[in-house]
Amino acid sequence: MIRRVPGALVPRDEILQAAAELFVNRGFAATSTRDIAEKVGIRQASLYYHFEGKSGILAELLELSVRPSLEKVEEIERECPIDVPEAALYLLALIDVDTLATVPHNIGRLYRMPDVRSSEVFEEFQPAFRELAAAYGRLGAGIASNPVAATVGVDQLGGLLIQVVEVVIRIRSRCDDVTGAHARAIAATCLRICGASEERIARAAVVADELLPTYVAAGR
Amino acid sequence: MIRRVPGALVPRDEILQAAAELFVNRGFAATSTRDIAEKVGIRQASLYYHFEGKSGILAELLELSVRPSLEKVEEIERECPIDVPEAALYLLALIDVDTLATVPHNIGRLYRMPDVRSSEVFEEFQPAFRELAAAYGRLGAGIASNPVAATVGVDQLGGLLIQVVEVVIRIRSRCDDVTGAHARAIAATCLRICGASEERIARAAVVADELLPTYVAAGR
DNA sequence: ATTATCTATAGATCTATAGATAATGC
DNA sequence: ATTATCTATAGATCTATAGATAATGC
Repeated sequence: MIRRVPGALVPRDEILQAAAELFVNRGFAATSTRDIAEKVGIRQASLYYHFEGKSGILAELLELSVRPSLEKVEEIERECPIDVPEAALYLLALIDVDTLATVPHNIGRLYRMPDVRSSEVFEEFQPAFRELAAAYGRLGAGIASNPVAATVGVDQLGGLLIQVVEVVIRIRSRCDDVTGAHARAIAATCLRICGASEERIARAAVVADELLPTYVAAGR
Repeated sequence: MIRRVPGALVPRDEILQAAAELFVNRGFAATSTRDIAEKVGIRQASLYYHFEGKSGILAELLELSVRPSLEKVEEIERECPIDVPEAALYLLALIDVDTLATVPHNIGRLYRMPDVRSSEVFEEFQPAFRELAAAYGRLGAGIASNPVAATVGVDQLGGLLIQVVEVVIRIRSRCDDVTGAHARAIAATCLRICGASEERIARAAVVADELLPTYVAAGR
């Protein structure tokens, strides 16, 4: 077995990195397995030792962009102090922003791409995406003010909140670094959309900021 | 020559429509010339009688999504009353929103797609896009308040304003109809970004609304 | 003669599999 | 024996061109 330079990636991860960059910058359908292999510095056929093919690589990348957030949702809903329900949504937003901000090559962009959306692989992930959206809807509905609850349904609210969180994808696309300030602004926006008062938002921010390290540290 | 049903499209336009839908919904690279031909109901090779190939079709679609706005910019800059400079930007935004809202199958989405952006055809259109962005920058800078002018450059302002106008693409993607209210909200947002007072915005809206029919009627 | 289609196909990919090779670890 | 690569290639597209065909307009 070849001894690896400490910072270097295992081949499997090198392939994921290369594919992520090509898929995001040139498109999934426009990227051939040969392109990926060339970037990694191996032969096209060698990819098939590590993955089931192009779709297999895409599947892994999609997984990478939702699994972390999804895993933590349950945890958050269980552990968040019941007297500050806003904190749960705020926290979920922070964590999700962190996931999308640190995931390699902004792969959150993948699920806006039509060639990805119409692939078979994507369908496998629909349930995961829906579950995440549902969690946002649930948490949002739990704190929604009367006027908000009266005008927007749980599903719609979930979709809206996820959209806001995904603004981080656009921020990254513009080559900006995603800062803690960005993350908090997005989280606060989520609460405002639910009709939370500025007072409650401030309280949620304090509670969530305290809890955040537990989740984010575990995730890196 | 076959007599055409009055509402029917000439074959060339049928191809454009079919390609637009496929490119936008499945992606450019993921759509084959055979897919397009099948949708139209002709043989794959017959496309080449009307177009220079897949890239030729893409070129035409890109053209369709910028030419109308671009043609009118000059006109606007020339004819807009000099005592209400805000009206020019407001009007350009209204017209551009209208173009993007009425163009077939939301083809404005094309230039967010990485496979399109990295195609050779796209490079041909970069100058046109830049020119439009420059016009936004020019008009915006012309009315920018001091704090705005001090913090954001002409180019950046142009980019920002175009981004806001392109929100209409997302609105259409969500299957919403684009209303006049949408258009005016977007145009007003553009002026606010430049630091215009609400009073001036209201004035610009009146002037621009009056001028609009001249431009839009000509374009349909 | 012109216009608009068609069939047939060359040539270039592109994905995925089969089987060889070489290095490591036991 | 296992792991990770390689070469070679089958089979499936996919784009684009050549040349045939048929209908219309003069």
